[in-house]
Amino acid sequence: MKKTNKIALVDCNNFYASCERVFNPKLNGRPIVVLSNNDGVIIARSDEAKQLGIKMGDPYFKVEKLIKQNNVAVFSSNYTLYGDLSARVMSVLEKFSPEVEIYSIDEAFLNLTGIESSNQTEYLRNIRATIKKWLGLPVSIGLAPTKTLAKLANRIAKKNKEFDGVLNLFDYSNWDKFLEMVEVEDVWGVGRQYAALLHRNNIHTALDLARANQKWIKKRMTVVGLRTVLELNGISAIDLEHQPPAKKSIVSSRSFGEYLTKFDDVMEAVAFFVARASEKMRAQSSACRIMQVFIRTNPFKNSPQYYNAAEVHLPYPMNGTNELLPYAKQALQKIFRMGYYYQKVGVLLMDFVQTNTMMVSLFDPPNRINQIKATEIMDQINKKYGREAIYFAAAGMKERRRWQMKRQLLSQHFTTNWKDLPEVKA
DNA sequence: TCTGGGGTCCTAGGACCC
DNA sequence: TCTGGGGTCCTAGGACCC
Repeated sequence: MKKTNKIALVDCNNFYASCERVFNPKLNGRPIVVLSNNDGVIIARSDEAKQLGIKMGDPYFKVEKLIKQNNVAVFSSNYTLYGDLSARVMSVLEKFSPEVEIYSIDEAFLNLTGIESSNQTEYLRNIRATIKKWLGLPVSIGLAPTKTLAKLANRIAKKNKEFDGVLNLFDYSNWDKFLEMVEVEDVWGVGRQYAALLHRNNIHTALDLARANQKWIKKRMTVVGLRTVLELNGISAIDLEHQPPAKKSIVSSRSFGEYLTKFDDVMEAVAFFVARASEKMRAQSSACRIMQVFIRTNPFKNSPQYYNAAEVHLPYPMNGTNELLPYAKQALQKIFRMGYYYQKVGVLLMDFVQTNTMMVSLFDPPNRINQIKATEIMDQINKKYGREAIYFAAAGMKERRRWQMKRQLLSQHFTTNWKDLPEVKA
């Protein structure tokens, strides 16, 4: 007989806000918010900040008054810090299960099917206590036979104090009351559009969705929606991904700290994004056959609007920053128009091949091997000494990038600090 | 003044082939 | 001029996730 799967979802509560608090105990009890890049909108809130009515996605300037009145601690997002703490959380989780799917920076699915434990719920509480003790981060945990139900259980555990952060569905014989507690738009896999469709058709809770007509669901929400319904009924339709598959596309893009109007300034940013995206691509041993460059004005601004993208089909798969740069410039030349206030550009790399299967082409430039070696060395140095210990001059001098985003409220880099290192330019 | 960044999957429809 | 089945590949668009 096939064993019932036992899938846990572990989720860090208010992750970015909690990270800021870990190294600054004075913030205990004080409301905290974390801002998006460019200090634009709120992307994370502590419980206290939520209680003040500050919403996810609120523009900072709109809630600034409320923030000042209530002595809210405000931080620019510090992804170096969050990434580092995330890695530590994940390595703790790996002690509790041989099969961990890192689902996002603050969430992981654990396969606990084979774990021997007389009291499964105690096991979950132990996971929670360990992360709290070792890292100072609060987490919630849901355990269920499918990923979608584990998400749902996790949500209930987080929202309802009486569960103390842990809900094991297997402790209950009838789950209807739990499914009824969750609005359909809060089910994993149901977004804004589908939620509206479902409400129009009298499907309001997770329980309604679980009992919905499956033919109708498939017709209106494709097989993806059908999988959600199956999973709500305890039938596994979304597998745990043990080995994260290599990315099929990699994008690097950012809004500027100030609007740009000149080609050279924009090109500097493009060069930076080519460097960032290709570095990620090399880290997964890929090379791309297609590169896209896109550019746009600020759609919220009442000024002439422009959006365009250019795709370059490369003559052979590439992954070196230096070999991609000329093509990026060509692409930008195709779409750049004078007379606009540009707010954002980006670089998208796609159509990958694995570098170990890359063919050496007769048409490769003769010095290509040397270039590849130089790139490898650069990546190694940057990995060791921190991002941009070495970088291409085309991306502009670090200290005077006009496009660099604003991060005026950045916390210190508690876990990594490279600022005393000498700078080398490539 | 001020509105994030980085991804995936699925489907429909068109081009093209036999 | 109208009319077929069946297959593949590609792209754009729409939905979703954190």
